[in-house]
Amino acid sequence: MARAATTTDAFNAVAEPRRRQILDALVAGELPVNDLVRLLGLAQPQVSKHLRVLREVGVVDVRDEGRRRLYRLNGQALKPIHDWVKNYERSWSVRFEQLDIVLEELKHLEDDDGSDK
Amino acid sequence: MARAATTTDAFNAVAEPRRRQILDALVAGELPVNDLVRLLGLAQPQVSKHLRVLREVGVVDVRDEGRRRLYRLNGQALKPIHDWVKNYERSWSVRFEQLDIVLEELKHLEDDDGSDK
DNA sequence: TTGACATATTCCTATATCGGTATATATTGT
DNA sequence: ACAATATATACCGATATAGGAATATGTCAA
Repeated sequence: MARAATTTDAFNAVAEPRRRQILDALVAGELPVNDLVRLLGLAQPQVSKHLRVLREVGVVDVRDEGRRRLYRLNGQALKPIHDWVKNYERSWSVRFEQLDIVLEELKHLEDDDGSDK
Repeated sequence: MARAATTTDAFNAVAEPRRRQILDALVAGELPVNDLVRLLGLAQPQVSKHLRVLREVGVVDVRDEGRRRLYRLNGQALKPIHDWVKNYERSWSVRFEQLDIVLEELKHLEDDDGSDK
């Protein structure tokens, strides 16, 4: 078996830095392909291919407007990533560190108070 | 050029679901390889190989203890993922939706109040 | 030393990728 | 109908993968 297809997941789709760049560019609003080509400095076919991957995992939507195709962000598709990585926030967030301290204190209080009378 | 190596990034390393499972298992605390083998139901060599990838991107650390090797989570290495995906939270979070509403209201107030004079 | 146990590495194969280039499709204006 | 513009697709090549199986390395205990 080879590596999972990039179109399997938002996780896989977003592992490619160019595709993250595309999403970052679309945060401001919808854009036609050519604008993305200029913004990223890539060849047009590569941009179209990246957009296809992003479309297949549902992280962007398209809308036809004449001969242009306007791509729009659909951030919802990134929620699974956020939900997963959120559980590790404890490792770096000051907020969570302090929560841990409080929990530790509560634990000590429990220990001191012999629960069995 | 082929796809970027899995060891390029935390993004790439974590695109593989088994590796996310491994990290999830390590949240509770450090574990030897064999425990992970049992927890994931994978063959031992595959687990060792996944662990190597995770080690190379710095998301786990190892410690030798006799003939066993204890793997420990290093969630800090996941912060870049969190930081990136955080910017899209607006798309699904109620908190941000309400923030948007407030900002919208402020904008209307500005418009009504002829700023000139 | 020998054997059991724990883990890492090597070799194999099939597959999906990314970039580049060329070409196809569709729309607009003249 | 034709040229120009915008976008998508097809084809090619090199490469890194994931799983499987076999094997190597390292440690403990008797």
